[in-house]
Amino acid sequence: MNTPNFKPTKCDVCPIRHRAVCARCNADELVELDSIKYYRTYEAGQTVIWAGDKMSFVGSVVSGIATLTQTMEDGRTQMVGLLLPSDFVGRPGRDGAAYNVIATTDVVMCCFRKKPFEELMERTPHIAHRLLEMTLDELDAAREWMLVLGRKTAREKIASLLSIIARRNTAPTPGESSDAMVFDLPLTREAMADYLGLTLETVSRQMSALKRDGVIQLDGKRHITVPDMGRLMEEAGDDSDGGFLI
Amino acid sequence: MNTPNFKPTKCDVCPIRHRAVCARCNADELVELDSIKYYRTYEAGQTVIWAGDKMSFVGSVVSGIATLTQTMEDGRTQMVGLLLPSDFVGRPGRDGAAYNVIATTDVVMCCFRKKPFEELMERTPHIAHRLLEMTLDELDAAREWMLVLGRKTAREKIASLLSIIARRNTAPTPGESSDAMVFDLPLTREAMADYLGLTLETVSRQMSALKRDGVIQLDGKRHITVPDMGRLMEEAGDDSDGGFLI
DNA sequence: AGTCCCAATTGATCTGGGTCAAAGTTGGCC
DNA sequence: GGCCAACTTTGACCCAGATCAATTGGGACT
Repeated sequence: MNTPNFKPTKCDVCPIRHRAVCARCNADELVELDSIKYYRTYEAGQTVIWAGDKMSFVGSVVSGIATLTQTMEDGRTQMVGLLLPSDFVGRPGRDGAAYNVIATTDVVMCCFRKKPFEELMERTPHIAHRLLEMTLDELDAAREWMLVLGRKTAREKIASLLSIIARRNTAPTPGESSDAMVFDLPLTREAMADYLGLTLETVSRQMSALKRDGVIQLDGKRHITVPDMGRLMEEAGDDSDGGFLI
Repeated sequence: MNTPNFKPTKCDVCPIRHRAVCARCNADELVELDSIKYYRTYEAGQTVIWAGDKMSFVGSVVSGIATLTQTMEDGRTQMVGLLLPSDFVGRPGRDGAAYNVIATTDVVMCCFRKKPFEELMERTPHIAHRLLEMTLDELDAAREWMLVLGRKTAREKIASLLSIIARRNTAPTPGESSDAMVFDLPLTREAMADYLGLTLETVSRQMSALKRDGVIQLDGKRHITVPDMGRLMEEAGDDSDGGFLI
C-alpha cells in the first residue's frame, strides 16, 4: 500500500529479463508505456496480493522470487506457481486475484495500471500474442506439475523440483545437459512442501536421502550442488529432457 | 487418419456451443473460415493425438468428451485436462502435441488447419484475445486442480470431480446453487482415478461411501443424482462457490 | 435365456508418507 | 561473542490409500 514508485525512464532491465511486454517492445512503445508503468518493491515474506482482492495492475517480476498459493479454510495450502524474473502476474480482463501472491525473497515488480494496459493491448496485437504464448507456457507447466502432484513419489517430487529450479537458474546450454550445477534454493522446506503436496518433514527426509545417495550435495541448508543433472532427472522420473515446466 | 470431412456450409452448432472462435464470429469471417475448417469424428477410445506427434490442426470439441493425459514410461498416467464441448485443443505457435488426447465418448471435433489459422489469427486480433481468455480459464482450472491433487483427501477429490462435472453439465443458474442435480458420469472409474491421482479401487470405495452417506445416489454405474449440491461442495472442501475449475 | 466380457465392487493386507515430538543448526541482533 | 528465534533434521508411531485378489453385475451378442 505504499505509493507506487514512478520511473519515467526506460526500463533498464527489460532488454535481458523482462520479457512480458518489453522483449518485443520498441522504443516508441516504451515511451507510451511510461505513463502507465511503475516499479514497486516488496520485502521477503510480504504478501503482494491476497486471493479475491481487486487487482489494479498487471505486471511482471523483475528480480526476486514470488509464489502463487491457494489455501483451504482449514489451512491446507498448495503452491500453484513459482514466479521467477520475467514471469507475468495478473489477468487482463478479470478484476479479482485468483491466488495469493507472496514474495519469497525481496521482489521488484514492474507494474502496469490495468485499465490502460488493457487499452494498450487492444491497440497492440503483438502484446496479446505474446501474452497468449506466455500463458500457454504456464499452462503447460501447470499440467506438467499435475503429473508430479498426482503420480510421483516423494523422492521423485523433490528431484523434479530441484531439476526445475536448476534449469531455470542457468542458461539452457542445449545438448550439454548432464554437467555439474550449483545453485541456491530460494525456498524454505515448508515452501517446498507446499509446492509438492508433502509435509516439511518428508521434504527434509528426502533431501537427506538424496544427499546420502550422492544425487545432491548440500552446503548449509540452501546451497546445492548437483554433480550429475542426468542422474537427478532420472530420479525425477522424467522420461525426456522435459522441455517446459515452470 | 481418415480424410477430413469437409462441410462448406456455416457451422450449425457454433451459435450455441462452439465458442473457441465462432462465438464472436460474424458471418463474413465464417465464410472466410470455411476453406480452412473441417469436421472430424473420433470413436470412443480412439486416440486423437499422441504426445509428441506433429499437430497439423487446432480446433475445438463440438460434441462428446475427450481427455488430456500424460504418461510416465512405467505406465503411471495422469489426466491433465478434460475436454468438454466448446473446449479448445491445440497450440498455435507450437508444432508438437504436449499430451495424449483420447476420445472418451464418440467425439466430433471442429478443426482448423494450423497454418491458415495462425495467419487468420495475425489478421484478426479478437481471435487472439478470445484464445487468451480461454487459455487463462484453463490455467485457472489447472491450478485449482493442483490444490485437489496436492492437498485433498480421496473423498474430497471424488466430491470435487463430481461437482465439476455437475456444474459443467447444466446451465449455471446463479444464486440457486443447491438444487438436486442429475447427470451421467462420462468417465470410467479408471479415468476418474487418473484424473484424481488415485487408484480405481479407491475411487470405487469412495463412491460407495458417498452413496452410503446419502451425498449422491447411484442408478446403475454411471447415472448420478445429487440431492443437494451444497452438501456435495462441502464434501469437496470448497470454501466458496468456486468460480472456475475446468 | 444364456454366455461372454469388461466395468465395478469388495475384502485383506501392506506401506509411504503423515503426525507428533524432540533435538540440532544457523544467522541476525544486541 | 552470545543469545534468540526461526528453520531444519531426526525418531517413533500410525493411518489413508495402494496393492493383491476374488467376486459381482450388466449390457451386447447370439
